[in-house]
Order: sequence, then C-alpha cells, then structure tokens
Amino acid sequence: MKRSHSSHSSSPITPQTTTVPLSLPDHLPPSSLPIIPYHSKIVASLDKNDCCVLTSSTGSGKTTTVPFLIYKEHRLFKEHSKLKVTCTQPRRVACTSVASYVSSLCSVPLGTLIGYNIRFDNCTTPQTVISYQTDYMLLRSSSSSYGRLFPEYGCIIIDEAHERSLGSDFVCSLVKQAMIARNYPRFLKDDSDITSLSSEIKSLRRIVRKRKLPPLKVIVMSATISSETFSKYFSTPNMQAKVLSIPGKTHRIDVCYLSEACEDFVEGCVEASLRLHCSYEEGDILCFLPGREEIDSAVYMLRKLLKEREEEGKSSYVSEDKVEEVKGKNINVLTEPTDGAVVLPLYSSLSPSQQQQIFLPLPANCHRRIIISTNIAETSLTLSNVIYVVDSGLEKKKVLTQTGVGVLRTEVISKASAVQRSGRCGRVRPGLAIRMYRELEFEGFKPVQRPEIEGASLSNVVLLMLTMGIKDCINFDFLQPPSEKKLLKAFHTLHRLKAVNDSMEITPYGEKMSKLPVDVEWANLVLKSEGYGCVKEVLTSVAMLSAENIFYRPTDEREAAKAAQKHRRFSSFEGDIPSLRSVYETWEKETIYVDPSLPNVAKRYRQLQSSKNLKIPSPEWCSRNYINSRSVAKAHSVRFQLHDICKNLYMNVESSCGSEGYVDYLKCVCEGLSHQIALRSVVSSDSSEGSSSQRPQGKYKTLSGIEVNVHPNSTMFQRNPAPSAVVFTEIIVTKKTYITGVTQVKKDWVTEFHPDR
DNA sequence: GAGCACTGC
Repeated sequence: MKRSHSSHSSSPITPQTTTVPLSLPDHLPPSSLPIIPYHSKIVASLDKNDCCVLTSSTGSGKTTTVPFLIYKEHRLFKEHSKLKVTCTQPRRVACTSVASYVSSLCSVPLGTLIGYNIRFDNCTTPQTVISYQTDYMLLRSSSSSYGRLFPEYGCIIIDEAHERSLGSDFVCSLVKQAMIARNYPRFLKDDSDITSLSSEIKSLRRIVRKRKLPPLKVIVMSATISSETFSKYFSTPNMQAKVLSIPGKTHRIDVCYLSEACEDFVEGCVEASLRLHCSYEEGDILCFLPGREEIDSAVYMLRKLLKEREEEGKSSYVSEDKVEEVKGKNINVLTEPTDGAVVLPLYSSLSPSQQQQIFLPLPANCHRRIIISTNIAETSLTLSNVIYVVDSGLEKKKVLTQTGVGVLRTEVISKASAVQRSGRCGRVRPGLAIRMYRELEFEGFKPVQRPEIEGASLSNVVLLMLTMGIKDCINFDFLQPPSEKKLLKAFHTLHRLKAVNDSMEITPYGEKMSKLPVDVEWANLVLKSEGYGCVKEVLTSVAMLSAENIFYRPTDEREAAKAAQKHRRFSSFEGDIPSLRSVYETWEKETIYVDPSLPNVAKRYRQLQSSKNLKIPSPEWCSRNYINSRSVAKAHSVRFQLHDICKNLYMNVESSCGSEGYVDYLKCVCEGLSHQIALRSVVSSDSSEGSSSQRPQGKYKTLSGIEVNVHPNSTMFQRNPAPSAVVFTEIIVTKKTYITGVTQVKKDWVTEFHPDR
C-alpha cells in the first residue's frame, strides 16, 4: 500500500532505522474487558465456521481486541505468514483512535505493524498486519475482479454493521462473495460439477484457483438487535454463520417513560432537563433534539430559567407555566454558567470553537454541563461525564420523494437508536435516561434504522460494481436488494453521462469517472472541464461543493448581520458556484494554511509568517470572514486529491480560463449540470401578453416541470432582474420547494444541451 | 424571506 500524496498527508511515519525487526507481543496487557473470557471461543468458532457474527453492547472491547486476537491466535495466519487482518469502521475518527490505542497497547509505533487507512491519510506500510479502515477505503481498494477477492487479507472484520451505511452494506456483499469464492468446496479440483454456484462466483473461483488464494474468514460485529439479518445473509448452503453474544460493560441505566404524551417536545425536554438539574446530584445532562432550531430555542429557555432560579435563591419549583412563559423570546447570548450549570448547544453547523466548549473544564462555580444535541452525540462524539439522558425520540432525516426531490423531515427514531441514546449515560457510573414518550409509543418504533441504501442514489454504487466486473447488477446478492426501478434509474444516469454504452457496459470514459471519489455528476463535470480550458477553476468548484457548509451563519441576529456583510465580499454576480470559487481563491491568496495534524504546527506557522508576512493564519482568516474553517480545509484536501487523480489521467491540470474565460467556465458548469436547469417563470400582473408590467420574479420551473424558488441563502435570492435560465445543485423541500447552488447560464446553452426542447 | 440531521470515497 502506498501513502496518499505524501507531501500533503497528515501523519508522517518516522522511518524505521532500527535493524531489530518489530514484532507484536503474544498477548495484550491483561484487562477486565468482558470479551476476554470469550477469546478462545471466538477463535474456535472461526475455525469451524467461515463467518462469525459477534454481538454485544458498548464497552465489551471487541473492536480493540478481536483483530489482534485473530491475527495472533488463528492458525490461518501461522500457515500463511503474509496474510493480514483488517477491520472496517463507518467513521474516520474510530479508525485513527482505535489504531493508535491498540498500537500503544502493543508498544509498536502507529503505522508500522498496526495502522489505519482513511481518506487523505493512509497510515499503513507494507509491514502493517492489522489495519483499521473506513468501509469506503476498503471498497476503493477492491475495484477490480482480483481486488474484490481481497487477496491480502485472511480475515475481514466489519464493525458497526447494524448502522447499515451504504458503504458497510456493500462491503458485506463483496466480502460474502469473496468468502464463498475462496472457501467453497476446498476439496474439489474444479467447479465443473457444481451447479449451485452463480456464474459470478464461478468466475471468481477461477481466479482463486489460478492464484492459489488461501481461505478468507469473516467477522461481522453488530448490535444485538440485528444479529439475525447478518447470520442469515452470511450463511451458505453448507456453512452456517455462527452467532456469538458477548456481554457489554456499562453501569446500570434506569429508563423512564412518560405516563402521558407530552404536548410540546421542546418544552418537555427543557422541563425534564431542569428537573434533573434541580433534584439530582452532579453529572452532565445530555438532551437529544432533532435540529438546530429546536436546540437553539431549548438552550435559550434553559438559560433563562436557570437565571431566574439563581436570582430567586434556588427555592422555586419548576412549573410548566414557567417553561411556557420564557418560550419564543429572542435568543441572546448567555453563555456564563448560571445556577451551577452551563447550557451548551451541539450540532454540526456550529463553529469548531463553539463545539469545543463541551470539552472545556468547568469553571469553579459550576458543576454540571447541560448539553442539547442532535444525533451528532449519538455516535460521532463521545461525551465522558454524562449521567443523565433526555431523549425526545425524534430526529431529522432526508427522505427522497419519487421525483428524486429531497425532503427534510422530523421523524420518530428506531428502538435501536433509543437504546443507543440511553447508552450515552452510564459509561462512568449508573445513569438515568428519561424518554419523552410513552412506553406504548416506544413499542411501536421500528426495530432498527432504515438502511441508507433505501434513500440513496445508486449511480456511484453501480459504477463501482461495473469497474469490479460485476455484470448482472439486477441479480446481485445485495444485503437488502434495492428496487429494480432504482437500479435502472442509476443505469439511465450513467448512460446519459456516457459512462456506459447502449449494452450497459462500462466505457473508457466511465472507467475514468470511477477514479474520481465524488458524485458521478461532479466527476463528469471535472472530466468535461478540459475541453473548456478551465480545469483549475472546476476542480476548485467541485471541491468546495463537496465540502458543504462553507459559509458560517450564526443564529444570533447581530452576528448574522455581520456574517452576511462579510460574505457579500465573496458573492459573485453569476451565482453560488462562482461565489464558492471566490471564497477558495481569496482564502488561498490571503492565508497561510498549515495542516493541523502535521507535527510542529506552531513552528511552521512562524516560519511561514516571517517569510510572507502579508498573510494571516487560516483559522483566524476564517473566523474573521465567518467561513467554516473545517469545510475549507476539507475542500483543500479534496481539491488536492482530485488534482492528483486528474494528473494521473493525463489531464492538463494547469488549464485555466482566467478572468477573460469566465463564459467558458460558466458554460462548462452548465453542461455538467445540464440535467438540473430551471427556467424563470414570467409572472404577468396584466393578463395581456407581452405587457410592460411583466416583471421577472424569483419563480422558476425545472426542465422536469417542478416549480421551485431560489433559496434565501443563495446569492441569486431576490435578484432583480432574475436571470432567465439557471442551473442548480440541489432541490430541497422545507416550507417551500427550494433550489440551492443557483448559477446563471445563457438561454442559448439550454437549447444547445437540450436540442429536443 | 428562510432556518439543513449525520456519515463517507
């Protein structure tokens, strides 16, 4: 495995100059983890079975110990010394933190025998035998007929499979095929008399025999609730997948339900949090609400109520009237601790420094954090001192309608999510979870989260399948087969982009597209840009679009006005995509950027600053301009990666249109988004046609006939006169149907790309 | 004139 773009990559490995070869210890340091007594059982069952489904709740130690255990104890790795173990994770942080923890337990430097591989940061070397990687990294590394047999691995462990992400579902399917191809009838010389195998597996078998590949063992790790899904899926006619349940390690968690339904869930959560604060000893409170709006208003109410309580000398009882009274007032900043508690909001669109507040030590006069959070605290962020959880039972989800329009809805969570949320307390000592719904309602929750594949576009998945040589996508053995209609739609998209030919076979152009780790539509735009002589500009645009949330828009009214004023500087007359470009180009010109994960960041800053003292450090520049520094940093990495890939595709990556070539750039964007064009509807106040009272309005109709409005966050919002034709990046329904990423194009181009109109 | 949850290549 080679390191990704070494000049940029963020965790350099110290070259091993020592002549003594590194080795792993025979055992991990002794511990009281609940999984330890099960170790021999796991190894034994993986001997008898090809696949093992391990279930347990949090804190069993499976993620840290199982990969090491299998590598050290299973005979496969004694018989085949070159084989490795990998463990997939749905999130990047899990890979880096677990890999670093396990390598420290084994006293080997991270990135030598134990490493991780995530996008922009491959911390593995050829000597790495145990790796943690994201599902998508494993998918990317297996994009060929040979690659999908996962030849370098003797065991693949799929962790957090119950989350059912698109990536891990697809990894399951591929790993199952590889497992059958590598393990199935070992005792036969050829497969000629086996009729039960699909032609797909038969062709993989030919490669296995030719390359003499050793068997492949599979471990699926999941929450208890969905073990059956996986054991059924991974069982083959002659081999059962073994289910092993391991106890988790958490303290006792008491769960309370409401006896009657609550009317307003935000008020209910505020009241419950406050009662917990008043009547229970110290320890943090974590409250789950669906979105930013609810969180901001709950934070406001709580701060206000705590202030009143403090002023009244802590004697007052929390009444429902009190909660009602403070509701719906203007939000102002009240961040100092009141009544011994500090109330903190937590959601992804907060600035990094605001998010960091939850990890700051508490001031002297304060003994409790009350954190009001979205789903971000359910899996992605671990808060260590939470003793109490308040769960609204709701979350926001993006749902695709039949016409492919995204709708953001507040929905009831699953039982699995409710358990996960409650489990956020009781990590350090016994906890208490209050569910703001009745037990009867809970019984009606769907058992598990909806698999991501149900709502997602399949174009990228199908393209990936084609590069792997999977020909029959309709009959492919998915963990959960998508509808044929959705698969055909994906093929239709790929055909429109000329990634597949009329026989639905991948074209050389499609092969190129598959190399670019972005949405197929963006990949097409990047590849088209060379013909327009604007590769540089399009790379920047696509990188910024895939980073999302570039503009930081605060909730506080005065701050929001300041932000809007700063953002005006970047806004381009032509619309949102050129504006994003302008942010990046200005950022590049005016700041020094040092990758924060590189060593000696401060020193590097000083060096850079003394040589070019006109520039200011990136975080400072970003906060000054109300730009999300995390997003720009991500765009920067994405751009770097795309640039590298384009270079390898022999594209002229230096091609740039400059300021004179603006029209070419816009036309290129128009071609790339030519399936997402909207035309202005001319609303006439006078009934006679062609009357002078016709005024351009911000009302548009897409080519597919959907009536849409320009989103208020767009630079094109309330533009007068409104351009007659625009392209957009997304349709989203909230209170109205909005288009975002709105960019002005010429009407002539519309007819050029759609001659049939 | 709104107000977008969360991941990942």
